[in-house]
Amino acid sequence: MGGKTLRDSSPIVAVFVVIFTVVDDDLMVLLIRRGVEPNKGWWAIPGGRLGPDETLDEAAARKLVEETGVRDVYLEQLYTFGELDDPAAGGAVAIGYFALVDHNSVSLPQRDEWTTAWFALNDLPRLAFKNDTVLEYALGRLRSKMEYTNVAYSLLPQYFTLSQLQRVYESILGKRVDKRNFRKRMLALGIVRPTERTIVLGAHRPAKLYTFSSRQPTVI
Amino acid sequence: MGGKTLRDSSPIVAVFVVIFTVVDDDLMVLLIRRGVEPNKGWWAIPGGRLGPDETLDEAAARKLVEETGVRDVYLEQLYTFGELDDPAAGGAVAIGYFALVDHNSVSLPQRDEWTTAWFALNDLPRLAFKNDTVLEYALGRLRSKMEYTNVAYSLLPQYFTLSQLQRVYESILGKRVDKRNFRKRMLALGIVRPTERTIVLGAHRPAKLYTFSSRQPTVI
DNA sequence: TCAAAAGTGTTGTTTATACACCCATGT
DNA sequence: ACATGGGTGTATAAACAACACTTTTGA
Repeated sequence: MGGKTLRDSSPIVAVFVVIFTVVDDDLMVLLIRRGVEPNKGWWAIPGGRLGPDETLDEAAARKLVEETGVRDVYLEQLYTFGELDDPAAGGAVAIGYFALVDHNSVSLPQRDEWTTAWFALNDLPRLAFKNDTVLEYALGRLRSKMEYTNVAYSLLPQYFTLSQLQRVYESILGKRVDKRNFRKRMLALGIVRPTERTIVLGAHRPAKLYTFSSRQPTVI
Repeated sequence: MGGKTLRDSSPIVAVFVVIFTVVDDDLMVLLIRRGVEPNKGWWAIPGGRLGPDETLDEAAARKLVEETGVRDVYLEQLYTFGELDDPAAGGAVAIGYFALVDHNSVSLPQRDEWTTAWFALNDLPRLAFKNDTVLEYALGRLRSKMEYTNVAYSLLPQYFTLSQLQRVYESILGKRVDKRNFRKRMLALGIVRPTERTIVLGAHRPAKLYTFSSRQPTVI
């Protein structure tokens, strides 16, 4: 944390946010189609320059709001990459975050040139720069967080069924889990709590609605 | 990862390295006594500017060599802090790493003004900036890594006794562990492997020497 | 012979896994 | 009445936690 002489070769500092959601049975990520060179027309993780009077967390939260309209969701610093932005920028440093959102509460911005869209992680378009690496990394982090925290709260509305919750876990972990063991565990660990409400979703028995015991990130 | 227009207000980018070791029964960290204002005379985590043609990992490894002479040890990116360097620097971004070294292989540099020294984590001097926060964070990360990886290899020489290994764990976790369960687990998980050698350390029964099955970071 | 660290097994508890059938609804 | 997702319990295996005495050495 030593020197403080300001030289003219300071690298550009960017902040980007990997925004995840789960729709039906698919883990999705929000991407932006680049409207300018380099890599024009390819898709990239949303991000931008760090503002002059912003903390990193503020910049990430701002980016998230700009792209989804959503605030107060799970948002965590992921990793800082030193070499993946366009080399033309001359040594950029990019601080990556990842966010978990309930897609129902998202409204995508309407713009020309820079369109945004959700993509399933197992059906990605051509990605700019080294964004595939970043997504891999983010997915790994998300998967392990699911195992020992309650961050799933940030992917679901206030009330949900245990089947919906299970689908969220299965989509992220990329594997099926046993229904009885899953429900037992969620309840035994106190992650969720039943409510009095029920919901009828199809020609089926009504499902009990649950809610998260805490909507703060918590280690189990 | 958007814009690329280079403005004159690019923040300073620094890289610092929290260097841990274990000596006897104490977890220690390497600190540098600041020779200049601000916070002159206080102690700080070693770090410096990111070089123009360096990756972040390279900068961290370079810092580590400069301060300890050691290379090829466990070195991992920790977190990126946006607000903790001196405010005079006008918006610095500091990418933190942490390293685990065997203190026997370290040679501290001889300098005037900027002296370096090891400090036990439970007996720290007055720290510059928000370095207490950073050490807290690094300690938390280290503790959890000890539980599910073999990174302890980087704190010990090639051959060591199980008691020495146990003391490393206890110093870091800050609690005593059961000797029989500890040995059982280390062997059952294949983290260490016995050798033919023994060592006599005092007026005691000779201890068998062990070695790590792998000296690459491995998740158990 | 004594002090001090090295070394070694068993038992109970908790946690995770495997697995199959009945229930309530709308069509 | 039937197709569909909702809902529930038990038995086994694996991981973890608690616990005490014998061995070997140098002084």
